[in-house]
Amino acid sequence: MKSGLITIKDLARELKISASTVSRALKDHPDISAETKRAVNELAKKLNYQPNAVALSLKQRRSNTIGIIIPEIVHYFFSSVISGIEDVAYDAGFNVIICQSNEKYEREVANAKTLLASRVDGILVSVSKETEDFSHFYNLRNNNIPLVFYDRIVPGLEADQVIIDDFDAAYRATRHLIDSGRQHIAHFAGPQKLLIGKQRKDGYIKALKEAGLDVDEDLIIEADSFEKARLAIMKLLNTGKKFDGLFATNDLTAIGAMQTIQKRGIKIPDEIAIVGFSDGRFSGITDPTLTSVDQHGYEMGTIATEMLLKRITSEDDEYPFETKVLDANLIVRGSSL
Amino acid sequence: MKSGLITIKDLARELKISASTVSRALKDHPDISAETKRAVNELAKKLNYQPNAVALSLKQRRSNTIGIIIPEIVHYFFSSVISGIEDVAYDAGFNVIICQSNEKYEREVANAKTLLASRVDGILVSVSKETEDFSHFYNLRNNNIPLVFYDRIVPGLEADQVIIDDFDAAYRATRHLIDSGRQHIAHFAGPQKLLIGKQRKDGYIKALKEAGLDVDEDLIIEADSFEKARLAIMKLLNTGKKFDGLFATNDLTAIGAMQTIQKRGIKIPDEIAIVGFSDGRFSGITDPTLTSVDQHGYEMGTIATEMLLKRITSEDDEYPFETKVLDANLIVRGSSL
DNA sequence: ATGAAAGCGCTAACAG
DNA sequence: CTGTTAGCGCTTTCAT
Repeated sequence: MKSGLITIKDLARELKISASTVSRALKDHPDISAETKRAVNELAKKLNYQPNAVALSLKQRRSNTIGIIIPEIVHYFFSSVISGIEDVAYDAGFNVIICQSNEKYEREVANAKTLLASRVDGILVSVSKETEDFSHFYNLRNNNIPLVFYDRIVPGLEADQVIIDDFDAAYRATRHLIDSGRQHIAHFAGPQKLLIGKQRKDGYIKALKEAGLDVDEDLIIEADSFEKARLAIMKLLNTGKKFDGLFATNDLTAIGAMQTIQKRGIKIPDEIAIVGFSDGRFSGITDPTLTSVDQHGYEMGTIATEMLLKRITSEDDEYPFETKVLDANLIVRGSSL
Repeated sequence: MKSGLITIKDLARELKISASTVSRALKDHPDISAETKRAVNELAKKLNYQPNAVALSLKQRRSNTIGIIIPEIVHYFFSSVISGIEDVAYDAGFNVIICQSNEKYEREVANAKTLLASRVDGILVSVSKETEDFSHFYNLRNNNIPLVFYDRIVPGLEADQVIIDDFDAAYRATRHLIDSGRQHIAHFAGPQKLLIGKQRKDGYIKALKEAGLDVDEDLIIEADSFEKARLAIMKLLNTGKKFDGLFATNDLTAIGAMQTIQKRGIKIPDEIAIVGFSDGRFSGITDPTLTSVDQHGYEMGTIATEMLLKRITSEDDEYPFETKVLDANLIVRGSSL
């Protein structure tokens, strides 16, 4: 037997009244007599009646559900975003359907289709790395599904979006090293074809120039993983080139460099200060603890969801798109004191 | 205007045929002529028709959606579980609605209610730390919602469940230290009122006893966080008590101990070997890398989902409940070589 | 080979 | 104050 769940009809039959009366009584409609309300609510409680959200969705053409398209849940940043989304959605009485693209274009297209079929009221999207054709997003928009992009946006697609100011964060991180007296600051950069890689490097360069420091190409090295950092720092140290600071494009890179530096007997932060860019919960458990940029994933999730809910519940369909840029602020820890 | 999405009726009107014919054509029913099928499919594609899953759910009394109740998404273990769930569900054509309890009883009860209202076809549950009253789960069961518990189960409630053999994992971890020649092995334990804390300690004790080693109460210390570990290990070292191995109830504890030990100039693993219990992605980035138990979150998610889908799709309602116990195997790294 | 009608559970005019 | 009716989008007998 499928789902022996109680329906409004069951209550109606039992009480020998009509389904509509039951419906009204349940939502405390002013027309209904106190006596009837009491009886209905009592029986509903007794039989543990649960309204059928599916029927409601069909009726109202409104599912009170939002969809999320997310590259990979297991990354700390993304799971924090989800957490933020969940909390806001929950408070507003919305459900959340999560679809992972696993960074695959095909899967992302399927996700969009699924969410459309589920008639979600709106979708939060962070675009997969692989995606170059964006027609599935245009398709959603053509179907009047409100869309908010977070973190990874679609270039050229006007939409609500919330992103982090990577450029400014990198600028401030580098600036922090300069302010604390470092003059020769290296940068371990991400791939320059990726926006975040480029922006972080540009922020670094801006800070140097502004302070009147040379931009030394020998100190800018493309390395964006734990392993690559170990090799790169080794090579750099072997050149004999002097440097007293390092800004790494992410925490794992910073940590890989830090360990290797320490193995050489070089003191951190005394001889070399290090700053990372947060992508996990690593910064607190290194020795020394790692100064790093906080990406505010949770906050990004809450803000994106608020924007989406506003879009969903707004009467006026056509107010202009918003772009929110979050500050990613620097958390100073032991590695740069 | 809400949702200008194309319906079957729209197609029918356009083609001057009935909705039922369209419906049948779309699912390639043998009764329908090739010509009609072609016309219908062509128009459907042209207008970008997407079947309304909500209407389907109502009709079939089957939502093709499963619910997840999870304590906190941001923990690496739980996000890996979700990832496993998502992948299996996706392949089977099921959607996933995620509800976080945030370790709160009240919220967990609300989650159960929400999922019931959404008419999910089944629910995967990991119980919140706070929960002591389990009636909301009995309620789900009374409503014939298939339930599978993963990782954190309800004592005494017979149900499908998949858990990790913490006892055996701890036994093997300790055994590994013994096999590599350590004779005086300390244990940093979790709270003994929590099942996992107790099981891990018991496994440790079993290994010692089996090897004919003394169980030295002075070497068993309740400490289950990074900070507590630092304090506890300091104290332990100060007593002058000799030990050459440490099994910690989780990775952060192991890492806190490791750092403090190293600061004293004691070599790891030469003088003291360390084994942790995985709860993050930390083990690869410490120096030395940390030997740890892998909890297989992803696998737990896939298995739990398979069990649930089997329950949902099974004709025969009443086959006995299953309990799957996953091996949590030891990954040997630098800290115990 | 196709259509008409009923119904999944609920709500909201409209009618008394 | 309550009941009747229609309809949300779809499937599925039952006719034809």
